[in-house]
Amino acid sequence: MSDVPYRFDRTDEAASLQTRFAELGAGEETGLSTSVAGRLMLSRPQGKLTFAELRDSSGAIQLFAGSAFTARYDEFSRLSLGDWVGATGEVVRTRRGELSVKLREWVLLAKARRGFGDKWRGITDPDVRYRQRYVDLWANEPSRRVFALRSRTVSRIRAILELRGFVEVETPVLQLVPGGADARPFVTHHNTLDMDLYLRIAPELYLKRLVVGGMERVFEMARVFRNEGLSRRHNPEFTMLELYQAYADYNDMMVLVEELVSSLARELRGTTSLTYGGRPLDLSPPWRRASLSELVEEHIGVAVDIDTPVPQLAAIAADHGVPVSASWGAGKLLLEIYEKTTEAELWGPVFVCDYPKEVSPLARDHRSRPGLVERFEPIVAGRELGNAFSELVDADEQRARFEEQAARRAAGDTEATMVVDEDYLRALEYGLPPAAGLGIGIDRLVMLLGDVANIRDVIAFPTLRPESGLPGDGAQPGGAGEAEQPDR
RNA sequence: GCGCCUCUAGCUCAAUGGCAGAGCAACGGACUCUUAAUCCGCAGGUUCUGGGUUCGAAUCCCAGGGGGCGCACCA
Repeated sequence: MSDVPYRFDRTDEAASLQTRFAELGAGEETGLSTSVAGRLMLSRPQGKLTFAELRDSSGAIQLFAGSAFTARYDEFSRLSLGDWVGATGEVVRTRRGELSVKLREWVLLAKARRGFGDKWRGITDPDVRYRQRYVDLWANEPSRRVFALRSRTVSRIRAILELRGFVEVETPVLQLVPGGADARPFVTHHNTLDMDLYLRIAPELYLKRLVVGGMERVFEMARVFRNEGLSRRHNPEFTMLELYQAYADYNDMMVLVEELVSSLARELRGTTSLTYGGRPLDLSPPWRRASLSELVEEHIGVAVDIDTPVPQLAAIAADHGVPVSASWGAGKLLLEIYEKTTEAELWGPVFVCDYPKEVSPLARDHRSRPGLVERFEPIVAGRELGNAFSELVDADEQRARFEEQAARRAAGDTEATMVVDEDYLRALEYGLPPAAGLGIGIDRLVMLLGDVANIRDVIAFPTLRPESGLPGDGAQPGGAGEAEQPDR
């Protein structure tokens, strides 16, 4: 049975003491008693005096112990780095000027039985940092900062959206028909119903069902799952903000993105003039708006458009080393040319507008440009931060788009992953008002705000290969085991 | 999935074909104002794993595993 207490009465956090007694002079005592708690980060026993740094989630404060005034002094001076301690004593500032708790009573709250890293250099091995985030968090201040930033980012987004009348909702993670994005889903199985279900790749189609139901402004912070490769910018599960606003179009979404992102920068970083990876980034609105074909033309010096004949587009693709498939129409060719030649060159912020209809099965036709849809992607710090469009509201048109995707899939186009969602079509038949929708990758947004290069640094427990030699390594989960899967 | 790089003490790193080392942490000791305290002492190894070459391998070669970066897929 453990001999550590069940609770501890803390009266103050380290940071609030630091603030409150900032003016206390060196060598002065306050006569005020305080109780603090946290983890011992450094300990400097020096004979009959010991100076230790206690860190809690707010900051750090020194514990000043002495054999003359501290209970169980010898034991205290032998504590290990990493031990959790509850400490009570008088708030003083030492002769050398460090605000301290002059330790009277203390209690061990948890023993750190495993060794700590180098107290100066910390833990830098990325493998340890990601697998044992608890180690990373106590050892590395930047890591603590990033997760605090993530929390504040999500919190501010909620506040901003709620202020604008958006309602937060939750929609199914387990879906019968995975939809709303071009991505391969994870498959799982429901035992009682004896059927496969998919982990959602996007909440989009359910959120729009809610708009059909009369919820005019909805949003969800949705964990989504995509069965794709891992990289510095991709984790198989990630968090997406999706929102839908009735009576709005994609122009309204551009304004919303500008305001949302720039105010987050202002509130969380104090300025809209950031740097990312050492390169300046000015987020103050308005952001440039340019059509996709216009941007491609800027970068390759050749005029292209959705009306450009397919053979000509294929030739341009070939000129730039863009591999193409014979089944592609002008829209897919145009998108591929953009992605391979132009996208990586953009730094932004810029709204890349008016995508080909062929590659946008859920977006509404452009009001004046046949073959295009009213869709944009905000490019910020050289990467796609999100995706938005005026929503396709017509049920018959949506059915045709779904069927075209399904046909391409049947024809062997592995990139067309969308299937016909009959229930969604039925919902549209009840009437979806004009609406615009927006998706923003929260992980990437936090990377942007925190000047972080790797998505694993903004996800507390990123997906990793199994570690060898630990429970779970090679073990099979219980149940029916590997059932036969029909080809998909 | 493919390519390149990488893996040495608890942590951070040396040792480039010839006795596996240092700093920090741990452990023992000294020290009544420290700030990565200082000083003395002591201990610490499947050099990721398995093969191979060699008189001799942390080092060279092959295979496997983890990680990083890039590509592909994608947001």
